[in-house]
Amino acid sequence: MMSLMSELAFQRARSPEAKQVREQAILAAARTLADRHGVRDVTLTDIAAAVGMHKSALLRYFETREQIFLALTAEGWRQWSADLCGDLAGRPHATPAEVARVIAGTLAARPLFCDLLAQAPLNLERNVSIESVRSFKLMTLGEVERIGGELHRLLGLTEAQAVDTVATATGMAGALWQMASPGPRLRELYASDPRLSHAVVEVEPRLTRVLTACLTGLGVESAAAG
Amino acid sequence: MMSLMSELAFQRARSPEAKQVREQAILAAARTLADRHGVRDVTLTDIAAAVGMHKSALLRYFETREQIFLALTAEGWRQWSADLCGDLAGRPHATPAEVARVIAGTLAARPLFCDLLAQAPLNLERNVSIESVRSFKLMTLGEVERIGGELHRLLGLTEAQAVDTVATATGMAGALWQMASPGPRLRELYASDPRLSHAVVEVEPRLTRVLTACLTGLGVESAAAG
DNA sequence: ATCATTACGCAACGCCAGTGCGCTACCCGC
DNA sequence: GCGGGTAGCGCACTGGCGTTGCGTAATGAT
Repeated sequence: MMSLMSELAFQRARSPEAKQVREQAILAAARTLADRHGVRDVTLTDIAAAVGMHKSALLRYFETREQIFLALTAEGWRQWSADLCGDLAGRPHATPAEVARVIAGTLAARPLFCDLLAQAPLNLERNVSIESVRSFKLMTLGEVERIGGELHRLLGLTEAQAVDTVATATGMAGALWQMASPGPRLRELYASDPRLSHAVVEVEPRLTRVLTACLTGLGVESAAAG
Repeated sequence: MMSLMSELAFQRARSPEAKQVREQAILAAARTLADRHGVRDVTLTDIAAAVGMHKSALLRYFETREQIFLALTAEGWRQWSADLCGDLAGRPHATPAEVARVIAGTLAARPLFCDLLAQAPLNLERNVSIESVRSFKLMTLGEVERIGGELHRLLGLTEAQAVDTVATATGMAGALWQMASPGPRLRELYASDPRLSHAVVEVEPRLTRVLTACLTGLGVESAAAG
């Protein structure tokens, strides 16, 4: 593969700006590879080859392999949250079903983020310094609050209900994506055995249905309580 | 650790019965260790030491490490399904909220199963022969249908709604359990930073709330359609 | 008691994430 | 320009993982 370094004006990053360029190059390489092969199957050596550096050099920018992907997860949260809140802000009188559709749509449009959502608590947070986990969790909570605010404004959900909804959305998105992207090997299996046709999962429609039912149900609760 | 072999009448399993004893011993050891340390952190060497065999000997009974845990997952599905259906059968006129409570309760009572549910599509199914995946998937679909039948009988859900509900229950159980069992390291972090108190997740109440909302919402849909 | 079978332990392999060290590209002062 | 100290980087290595091939000895049949 053509080294990305050839386009750069330096071979060694000494200034803070150059270091940031490197850091972004690493994240970009990891993003591309993970998008193509799945987070699980991308090794440090793969990323290093893609950036045109040795893997040991990557670990001067990120403490472990997992921290690279945790950084991508954080980025994904910020982008998804911004996108979702922007979309919801443009629909002042959205119904529960409409909100569910928007949440499911914005998540399903981000397969890598769904992959990362499934990986984060299971694989990523467990091999990263406590400080990294702390800042990641705080960022996450902030975005959840932000989305929760929109859900409160639009549907009148309580804070607890909004948190439950976001947890359901992200948890199910991760779980469904893992089931829905079984790789070519399992796709072939599903195609070969008609009994397994029911095992094929489409993320967006199922997520939409689940969230619609969930938000509708929460609306019923609120009505009964209020 | 005291070898389990010392209690056995043989050192090498030659008869089919003896082989089955070995296989069960391996599964029992893996179950105990995974219950204690989490599936992720149990290695082949750990299991081998617990059964009193060399790790290479385990692979004569299971094709890979992952297949051991996939077998435990299958076992977990059968037990959970039987338990859940038995419980639901004893409540002929259950409300959606009551059904949600039973589903969440039976899942939360099986932390290892929740762990395995999260691991299965992500880590287990990807390192096992296609044939093993096929039989695992078929078993799973059978249990889902069985549970779906109960949900149809009790709440009048359609087959698709029932499948969505089971997927939601198992998907969320896995996701929530991963967030809820962060190990001593993260527990300490949560305790140390008051801003992170919201990050603490309790599986059963949250799963109950989500499923209640979901089932209530589905009921509303059915009423609107019927 | 002996033999054929085969379950097992041992040692090795390839791959992974992560580390210690020496080299040299780089920036700065002259 | 030019030399020197700083520090970013590649190289080579470690340890641990899952997995494999082989020699050996436990075992059931004769």
